[in-house]
Amino acid sequence: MKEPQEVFDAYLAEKNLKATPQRRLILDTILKQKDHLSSEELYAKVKARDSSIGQATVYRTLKLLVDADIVEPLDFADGVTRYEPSYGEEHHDHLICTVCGKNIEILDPTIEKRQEQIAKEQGFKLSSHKMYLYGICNDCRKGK
Amino acid sequence: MKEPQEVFDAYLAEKNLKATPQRRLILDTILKQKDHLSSEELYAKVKARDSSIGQATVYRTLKLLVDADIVEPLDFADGVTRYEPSYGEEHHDHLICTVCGKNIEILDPTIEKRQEQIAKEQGFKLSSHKMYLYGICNDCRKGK
DNA sequence: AGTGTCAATGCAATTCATTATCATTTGTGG
DNA sequence: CCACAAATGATAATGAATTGCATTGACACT
Ligand SMILES: [Mn+2]
Ligand SMILES: [Mn+2]
Ligand SMILES: [Zn+2]
Ligand SMILES: [Zn+2]
Repeated sequence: MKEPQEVFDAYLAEKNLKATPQRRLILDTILKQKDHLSSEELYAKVKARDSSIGQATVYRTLKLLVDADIVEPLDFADGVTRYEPSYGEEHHDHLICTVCGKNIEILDPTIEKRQEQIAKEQGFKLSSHKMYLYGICNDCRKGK
Repeated sequence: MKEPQEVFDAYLAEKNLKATPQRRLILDTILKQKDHLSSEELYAKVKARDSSIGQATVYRTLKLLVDADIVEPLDFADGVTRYEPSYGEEHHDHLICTVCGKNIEILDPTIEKRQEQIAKEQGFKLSSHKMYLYGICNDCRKGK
């Protein structure tokens, strides 16, 4: 499998866009990240490595990375869009604790199959889906 | 089953809030609606019936109605929150055409059951979920 | 090295949905 | 009817995300 950076380069080349140090740095930064970062949080990490980079470039690059299928936007219902690397990763959905924010990655083949089936039954060509399960985790439930 | 207006009145009374003509009118307007309206769209309909009502009151009332479990917020990924009456309605999710915006209500017992199960396996008390299937409808696919 | 061409950048300003502020009005229990 | 907390409408403010713009950079051809 190709490295994400290679995939990004190929994507940029194909779109007649340029591979810049900013774009490389932003991708590298998000790849090194375990958590699901917001644009703002990512910007802080990026800035720590190169303080000359602007917030807008982070937004612009994230959009490119999403379009290139290298990262995926997430909606944890906390008011900001979060992102996670998706290239080479298996698709998954999320189970989120609405108290502490903890989130668990889930993947259920039964559900995934039914989603495809439902779309087909309705004459739709399914292109994507979002599924978020919200609840309260064990720790938060029994207190603190 | 109680009427939604009764339920709203009871909710307001219980919270020491007031039943005002604006609130009643806003609820009545959204109940008469087939579509999934945004706050802005609802505001237009409300204003047609009473032009003195302000936009902020619509936002405030929608929040109350959501909290009272009478309407439900939706995310069709078009930049605005949409709402639909949910009191007395069976829960359902949505399949949305990303081209024309058409949406179909879906309910799959298998999926719903698995969601509960997954949460339980992870020690979560499930409180809600969001599931949106995005695709392109038959008309938009062959149409044009 | 010089030049032409565009895309990319950082910054600041802007957009747009949603919230907050506040002076005034209104619903409701007593 | 009264008192008074809550609600309202107008308006300003917020905050994430986008955009305009002057400048910079990368690359190609000379
Ligand atoms: Mn994840
Ligand atoms: Mn619906
Ligand atoms: Zn928790
Ligand atoms: Zn369509």
